Amino acid sequence: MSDELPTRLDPGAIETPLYRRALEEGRFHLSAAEAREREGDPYVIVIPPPNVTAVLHMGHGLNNTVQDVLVRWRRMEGRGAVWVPGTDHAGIATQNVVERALAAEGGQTRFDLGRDAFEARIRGFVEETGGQILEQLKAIGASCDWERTRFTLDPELSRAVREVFVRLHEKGLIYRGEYIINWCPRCGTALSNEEAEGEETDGHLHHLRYPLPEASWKAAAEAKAAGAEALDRLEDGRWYLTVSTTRPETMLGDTGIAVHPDDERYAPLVGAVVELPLTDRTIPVVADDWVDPEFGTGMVKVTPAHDPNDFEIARRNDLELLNILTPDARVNENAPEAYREMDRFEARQAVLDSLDALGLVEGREAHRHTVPHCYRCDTVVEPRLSDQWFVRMKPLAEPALRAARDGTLRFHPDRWTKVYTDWLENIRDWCISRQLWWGHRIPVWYCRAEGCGEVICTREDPTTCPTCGGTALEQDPDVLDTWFSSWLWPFSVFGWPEESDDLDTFYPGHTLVTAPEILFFWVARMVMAGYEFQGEAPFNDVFLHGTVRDAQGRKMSKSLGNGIDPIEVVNRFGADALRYTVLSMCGVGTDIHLDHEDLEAAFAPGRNFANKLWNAGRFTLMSVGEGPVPTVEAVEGDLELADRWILSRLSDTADSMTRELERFRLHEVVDRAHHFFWGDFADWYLEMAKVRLRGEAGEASREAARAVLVHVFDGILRLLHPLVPFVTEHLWDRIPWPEGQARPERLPVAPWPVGDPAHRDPDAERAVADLQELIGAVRSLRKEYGVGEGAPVDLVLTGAPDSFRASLESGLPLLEHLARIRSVDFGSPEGRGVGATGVLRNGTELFLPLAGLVDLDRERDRLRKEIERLAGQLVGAEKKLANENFTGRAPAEVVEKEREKAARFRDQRDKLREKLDLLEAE
RNA sequence: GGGCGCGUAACUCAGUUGGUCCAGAGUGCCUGCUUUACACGCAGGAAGUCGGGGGUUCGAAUCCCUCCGCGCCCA
Repeated sequence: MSDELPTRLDPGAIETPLYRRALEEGRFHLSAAEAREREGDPYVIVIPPPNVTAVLHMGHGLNNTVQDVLVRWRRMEGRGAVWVPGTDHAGIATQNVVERALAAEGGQTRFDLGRDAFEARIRGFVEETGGQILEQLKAIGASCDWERTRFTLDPELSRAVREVFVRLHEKGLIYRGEYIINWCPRCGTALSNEEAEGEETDGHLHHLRYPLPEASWKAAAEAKAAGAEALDRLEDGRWYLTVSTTRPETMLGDTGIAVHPDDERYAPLVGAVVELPLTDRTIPVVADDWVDPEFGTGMVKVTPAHDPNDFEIARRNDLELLNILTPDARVNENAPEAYREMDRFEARQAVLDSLDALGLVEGREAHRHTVPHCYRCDTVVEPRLSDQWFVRMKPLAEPALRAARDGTLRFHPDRWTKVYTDWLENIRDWCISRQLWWGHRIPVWYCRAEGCGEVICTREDPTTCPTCGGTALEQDPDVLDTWFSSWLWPFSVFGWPEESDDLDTFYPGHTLVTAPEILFFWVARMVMAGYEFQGEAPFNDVFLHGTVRDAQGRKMSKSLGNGIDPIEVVNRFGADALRYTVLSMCGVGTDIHLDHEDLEAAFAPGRNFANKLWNAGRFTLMSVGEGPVPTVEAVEGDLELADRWILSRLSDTADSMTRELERFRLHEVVDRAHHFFWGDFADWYLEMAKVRLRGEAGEASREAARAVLVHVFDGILRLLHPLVPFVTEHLWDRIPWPEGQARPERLPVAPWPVGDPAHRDPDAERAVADLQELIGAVRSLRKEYGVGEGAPVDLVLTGAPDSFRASLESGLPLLEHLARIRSVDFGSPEGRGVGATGVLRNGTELFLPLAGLVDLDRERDRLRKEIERLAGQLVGAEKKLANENFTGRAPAEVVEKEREKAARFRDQRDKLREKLDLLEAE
């Protein structure tokens, strides 16, 4: 049977057919009815829907591997596990891609095409490339319920969006108004606060002089006398005041100057007017609490249409709002002609030049500040006064906050809880309208009938105005923020607002797996929507994993060219290798570093592991052979030390892996699996079983080994299946099954192992540890003295505890196999000539007669070092024990352990010293 | 300006409520080995002042303070 398995795992040959078979058999799909039949709650994960335009990158690789591990594990636990896949229409990003394509083709813009044609064009593009990433997810083994694949622009999901908009509008939680919003001049749309990313930038703080008209001179003189340093006189005698700004071009839109009301320096000036240079306007000086008297001159220019704070000042003080920029950030007709049509950065320089020529530039200084950039195209965002739609967030945030505080919602790692609650506590209204053509159209119509002006927001498209009966209705041209559909994802995918079986069964879900970057964008908003529309949080656990970076710690990106294509990794090393590698690095809250220049090295851990598993499987299959295999219960009486030990270890591993999975400690899960499979099973159990499997230890021993081997390897495959689904399933299909035991249909639905208390065997674990120590000591001494690999040695053991002696006597062939020990003599080393010596932790003295190989000087030296080491440890332990504070205050068991340690060190040291004394007498 | 995270072996990282998983894993390195599962392997080994300093404690990589160096988030 094993003949068909080559010595090296060829992932390409096994992965695709296995995945196809699972799909054909519908292993990943579950109907609501089926899910309810399962014991316990269903287990639901909704995928963070990737962009339709996206292709798989390592971040997705990590994110979806994690989700798959969780969902496969829960599926094996017998829960009705459903993982809903799908994609997001990604308004700005997708529109950008298609606009760029249009431009490249023939220099056309979307306006040349017109709205309908442009939208059709995007649909075509999305149909072609959209969902490509979902296909790629199959390559890494994602066990999504593909029959439930959703797209945020699907009719059902669009209906959910519309229902939500109308409901919130009816509730007064959605409103329209003119506010300062973040405007991307390149994308030509408003952005939410979250979409404008601050970037630290080296800029300048320019100090500008605004002259005062003569009528204000008296006030200026008074202010100067009161200590106002920002006031002075120009060469021609005019008074001026100084204001500072990082964006000089905005002065064209200034409509006031503000000082703090309690700032006595400027009190005389409040109410005075100032000449705004380059324009023929005068602007007033007002007093406002917002101004920080300590910052700069304590006097600020107010540009209400281009700065959020200035906007508020203007509202409080009745200042004019003057917008001086076009949507693409050029100076508009509200500014003096000389600057019109100029780009904002050109205008910045032009304004500075003009002011300088007038002697109105006092100077500038280097200034590091945060400049907002568009998260999609990185263009500098312009704060802009604009009419937009907003969601009133405060009421929605309340239950979402409560959920985190009362533990309904748990973050892993926990520190994100605070980030989440801080954001919600300081929540600001959400600007949801976007001046795009790709997305959910705002369901609002304006009646254009003379004198009516009705605003209609309804579930069904209106044809006539309910107020005036007119038909001149015009729909709001804007679309909604993409996140306005994503925040409904946990229930819109199940058909909300329709009250369906699916919704009943699968909402709320359980775990959300994502990166911290979208904690605000998406996670927090989903929680809010969950409470608002379903009355419950959409999930309880939020697992936030790190970011995938390159070897230098840089984020992987297309522009840097430092990305890794997961498909290439799968093709070269297999999905299992990819999965294992990223999981093994998935420490709590740590980023993952992968060297894009050396994929071979980067994915070696996973490839090596999968291959090791493969070969352990080959060996197991080969050794067990074709004959019927008994159950472990059937060979109970013939179990040997090694069997009891590995069964005990399996039990322990199953429980600890489950524990770590529950805590989302994935690297620990991998670590336990690795330690057990490679360290215990492959390195020791298989080696210990070889002699028996060959039949050299008798038939009963062989049968016991076969039974245990099959049982344990089955357990290993189950435990490892969520991590490396392909190689495990391929092998599992081939392992023989114990007689009379029902075989699960398939590995993905085989029950998850639970530790068997009856298999726990501390005595066996201790005994094997002793054995391993003995073998290690012998191997080490052999190496030390250059005993050839194949050369047999004799071993003399003195003072072995009875139980240890018993296990050795029954395991002689084992010692022969593992350390080439030809014979064991439980006598005394006396008269055996020259040899190497050692003492085990359990006090057993070992002696290897190695006449001709052992150099006595070297042996003495070695013993001295060893004695020194033990003596050092002994001193440490004795010091502790001599300390009354320690013996008095430390827990009794800790003190007892210390006593045992000291006794052991003393015993080992004394025995070695004796040996050394003998040698020194030679 | 506020908040958070990280500095442990050459590299990437583990170290759960302070006391044998106080020093670990993988990779890399050194020495052997075609031991009929695996050289993507086996065996043996070298390698760390747990960022610096101070403190709490009988006892600190683990708790507190401080300094240094990185990174992130929010204003």
